[in-house]
Amino acid sequence: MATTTDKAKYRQVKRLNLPEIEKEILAFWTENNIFDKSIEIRKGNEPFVFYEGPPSVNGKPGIHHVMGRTIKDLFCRYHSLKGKQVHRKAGWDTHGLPIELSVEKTLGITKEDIGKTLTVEEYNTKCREEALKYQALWGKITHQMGYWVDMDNPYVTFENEYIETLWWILKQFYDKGLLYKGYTIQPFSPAAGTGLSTHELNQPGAYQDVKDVSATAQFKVVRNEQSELLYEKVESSANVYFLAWTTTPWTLPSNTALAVGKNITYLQINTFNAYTFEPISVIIAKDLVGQYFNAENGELPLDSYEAGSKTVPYAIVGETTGAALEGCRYEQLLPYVQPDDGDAFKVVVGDFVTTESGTGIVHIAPSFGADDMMLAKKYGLGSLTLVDKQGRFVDAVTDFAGVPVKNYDNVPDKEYRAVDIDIVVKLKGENKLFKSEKYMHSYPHCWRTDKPIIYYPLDSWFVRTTEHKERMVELNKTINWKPAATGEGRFGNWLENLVDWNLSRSRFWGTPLPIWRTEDGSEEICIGSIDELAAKVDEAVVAGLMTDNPYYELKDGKRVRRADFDLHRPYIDRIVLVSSKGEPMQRESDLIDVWFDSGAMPYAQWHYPFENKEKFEENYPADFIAEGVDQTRGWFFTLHAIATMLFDQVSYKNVVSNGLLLDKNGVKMSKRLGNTVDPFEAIEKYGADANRWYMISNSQPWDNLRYDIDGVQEVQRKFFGTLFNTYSFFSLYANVDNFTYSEAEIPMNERPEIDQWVISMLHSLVKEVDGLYAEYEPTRATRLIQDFVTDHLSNWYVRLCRRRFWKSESNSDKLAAYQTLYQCLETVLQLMSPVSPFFPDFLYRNLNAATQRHEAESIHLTDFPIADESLIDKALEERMEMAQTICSMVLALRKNKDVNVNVRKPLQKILIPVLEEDKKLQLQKVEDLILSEINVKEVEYVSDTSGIVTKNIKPDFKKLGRKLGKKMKAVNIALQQFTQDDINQIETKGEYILDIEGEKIGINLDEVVISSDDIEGWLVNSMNGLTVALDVTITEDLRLEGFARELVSRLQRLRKEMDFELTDRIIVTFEEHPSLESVLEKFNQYISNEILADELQVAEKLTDATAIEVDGKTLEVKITRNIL
RNA sequence: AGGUAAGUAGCACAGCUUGGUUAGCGCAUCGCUCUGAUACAGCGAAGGUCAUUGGUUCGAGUCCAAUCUUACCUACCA
Repeated sequence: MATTTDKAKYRQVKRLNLPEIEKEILAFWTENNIFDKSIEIRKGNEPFVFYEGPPSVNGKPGIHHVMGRTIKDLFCRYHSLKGKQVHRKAGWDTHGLPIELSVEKTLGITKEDIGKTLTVEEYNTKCREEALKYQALWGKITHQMGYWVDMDNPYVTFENEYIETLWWILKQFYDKGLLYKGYTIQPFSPAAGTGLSTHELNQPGAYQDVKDVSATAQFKVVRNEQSELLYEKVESSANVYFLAWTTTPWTLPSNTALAVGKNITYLQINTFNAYTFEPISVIIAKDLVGQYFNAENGELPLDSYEAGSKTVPYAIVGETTGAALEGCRYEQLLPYVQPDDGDAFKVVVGDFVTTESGTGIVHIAPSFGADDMMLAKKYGLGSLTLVDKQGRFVDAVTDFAGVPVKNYDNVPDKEYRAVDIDIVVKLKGENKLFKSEKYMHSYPHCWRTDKPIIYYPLDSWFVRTTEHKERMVELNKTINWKPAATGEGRFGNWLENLVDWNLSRSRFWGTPLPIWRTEDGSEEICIGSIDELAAKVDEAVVAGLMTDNPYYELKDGKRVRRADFDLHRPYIDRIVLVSSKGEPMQRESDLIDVWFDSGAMPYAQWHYPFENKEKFEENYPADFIAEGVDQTRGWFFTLHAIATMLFDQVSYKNVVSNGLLLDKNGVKMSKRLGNTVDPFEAIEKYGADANRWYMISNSQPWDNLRYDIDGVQEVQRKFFGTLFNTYSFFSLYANVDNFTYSEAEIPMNERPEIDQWVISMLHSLVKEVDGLYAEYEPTRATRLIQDFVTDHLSNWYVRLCRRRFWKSESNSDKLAAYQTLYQCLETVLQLMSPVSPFFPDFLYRNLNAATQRHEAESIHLTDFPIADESLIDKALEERMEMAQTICSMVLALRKNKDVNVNVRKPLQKILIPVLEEDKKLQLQKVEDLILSEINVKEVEYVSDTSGIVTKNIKPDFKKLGRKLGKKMKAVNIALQQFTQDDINQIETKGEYILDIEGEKIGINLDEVVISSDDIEGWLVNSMNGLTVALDVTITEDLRLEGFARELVSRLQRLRKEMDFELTDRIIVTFEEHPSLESVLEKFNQYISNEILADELQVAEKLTDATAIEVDGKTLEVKITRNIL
């Protein structure tokens, strides 16, 4: 692709092909170990610690991974340029359910088959393969996208060393009493005898519509001080009851509490029980009264009731809130057994209580509902588990002992009588049932047995995170979250409501829980290292519980530790240890949550504390981590929790939580919808650089990004294309002029104004970009860089300075132009290199090859530019902005349909009204630039006294509004009616007294904004507080000059068409034409200079001539190369 | 259901912290122009009830409240 001529110092490339360039740069990086060098050269410097959140590589990488990794990469590269040493250790997450599921899918088996049709060993082997299935593909995308991370020495979560660190941490927790065995309420299938995962519940068909008997039970309020108010409203014979509704009456014997909504309004209603006809008084949510009572019956007097009548009168006698009911006691509904693990039979407040259905009072059975359990923990409520694992009532429930709570005995549907019905009948008889009816609802079923599941308390191991909750909240406040809202809100709020971390997972492929127990649970041991385990096994061998120790082997007659053991199941389950009493201890069969694996990576990646103690200490805590916002409660939490509990400190100081990548319509990408984007294709098409730049510049990392490949193309065309053109322009002329930056630096104050301006802009840019990267605000940084490159550098500086480069004589002005442009290019490349690392390195290397200004062979080995404040001149930047505005306006005026004079035609004059002397001085400094850009001969500044300017006055709302308040409107109207005289008056006197409805109000000059909107008889334009008028009269002189310029333009085009070299001298011969005479006479020198002609001849008649059209006239012309 | 964020032109975004009267930029569309830097640029046109409703205020895209929609996380319902 490269077309390099022998003489050229700067490499020139005809067309921009980013993917090609990236391949070349990748090869260069690999051959020269640039990544390694970028770390080596910072040796001994302050480290910048980065943790790589391990991706699971059992799936193919997607385009969103490119997004996440670009964010990680760019800050690491930035800090590396800033002189820090930035190690980046890759890691792979290799445990967990997704891997097990894909193995099951590949082998066509289910969890049930493990250990039956397939040995656990085979299964284990399969998982090990599956876990790293796409590792190579991940390596490839990492490489191609330019993500620098050390993949030669990654941490892998299934390795023994990694697991050993996890065990060490668990043991620390165990010793601190942070690990305990409890239970959680989980979906459980009594028919299959197993717990189900959420994933299994989400299987299609799991939820089925079934008809169950629902009951609204009466819970009798205990009469005491708190409830006295309720009892005052009823007759002595009646009792007060809470009404609670349930679709699972079988849980009623296990009831231990009732929950109300704090802000829900409840009514007390006197009425009669429809089954026993006894007078009762019930409590129910106001919004639900209509569900239970017919409004008409509320009109009836209570004493009109006849026992057995369908018409039950009622009367509302009181109103209260849930908050007031909290703490009320009630009598146990079905007193078979009393709980012994806490308080019971009282009213508590639950946030989940609504008035959508039921009674607004929820029956709580902690053993059979997750919400119930949480509430029980919160209030220290006792619990009752009166159903066994077969789904049958225990013997203590005398009436129903042994009866299954659902149809687990395979009774034909028609004959099946649910125990719920019997419970309802019993309640009816005891005046404890208010209402019962059949209820259709969606209920989860076991996908294997098709039987209803129940929620049931199952053994689990927990980490007592709640004990360190306050500290976690506190430490979290020291972490810099991007965006802040995620840290304070999403994460912070969640920490506030933290519950203990359920570590247990009943699966096969994961880190085994290193706890062994005797059968009766009287003794248990937590193992913290492989050494410890091996030693314990020796004891077990001695005790005769194990035949040999699998962690040792005999080598050359010596007993040595084996290297090839595996800490996973099933091998670990074969280890039996011995208790102090000589009893066998079996391992608790659970695995631990995979999030514990990744949350422990700061320690486990170094096999701490068994190895690398120093390395760990140098690399802890992290300065920076980044992952998707969906990891907030995943990795971000586990890192934080483990660090707080282990070392009482944070494990990361800055965290960027990035948003998701959606397709261009804002829909989440999924294989099912077929709207995924293949990252390899995207990179192949437009390059990693364009993709990376697009992702970072298009939206803030934490906002969701709608990925649109057309947007990538736009970035490539607009930003990279412009930068490429700028470089091409520079290299083209620098090669011609042999500019290699070998001359002495021209002092800034000796360079032209425009050079000083662009350098000032450059240093302002460096300052801002540096700050933004440091604050983890990459999007704003990239937008600034892009604006600088396209608007300021290319479309202003280079465009205005073109002639300085291509004029033939060499002088300090030309040199200044080269040096200035070179500095801009070089600096901008450095600024953008963290985000898009390839193309800047390519250009940097091309530039540096010619100038050898830097020793660094890659831009990634250079130091980040430092902003030189002394070169920043805000006044200069401002006046250049004014110049740009004026040019814009004049170009628009030239375009005016009444005039339509193109820029090549010179015009005589522009008029700029300026009221302040200061502004005039500013404008005068950029006058030449303006005039040459818009091709106008002179500028005249007019002050207010000229009398040709029409002025406009407007209040400065910010100032006057504060001062006047309500009178603002009237003053505004008055100002609108100001005459030119009034405006002149306020301008000369500095103030004006208004008369608003008889009130005198003084207005100062600085409280109004006066603008010049019109100039009589001129073409006028206004923008940004500037006004410009254009004189469009074309004199003969102007016409001639315009003609000359048109002529030059046509001849230049001709040169190009004839493929002349830039430096070729030519001879031009015209055929005689009346319009040529005066032009050639007057502008001979000018034309010759412009087109590098040694001679302009006129001949009577030309053959082989080319016809060109200039200002509507056809001229015959011939160009020949002048070979001297 | 709860938590968190977002909603501004056909599309993608800025402006909101600190309220100020003509709401910007880019792309796309249409018209014109320039170019010895031909994957570039310039000028113009068209395109907006700033999600909706209400409030505070002399003045609201910006502050407050409610509602609707979207996304993520958590939970799963008597």
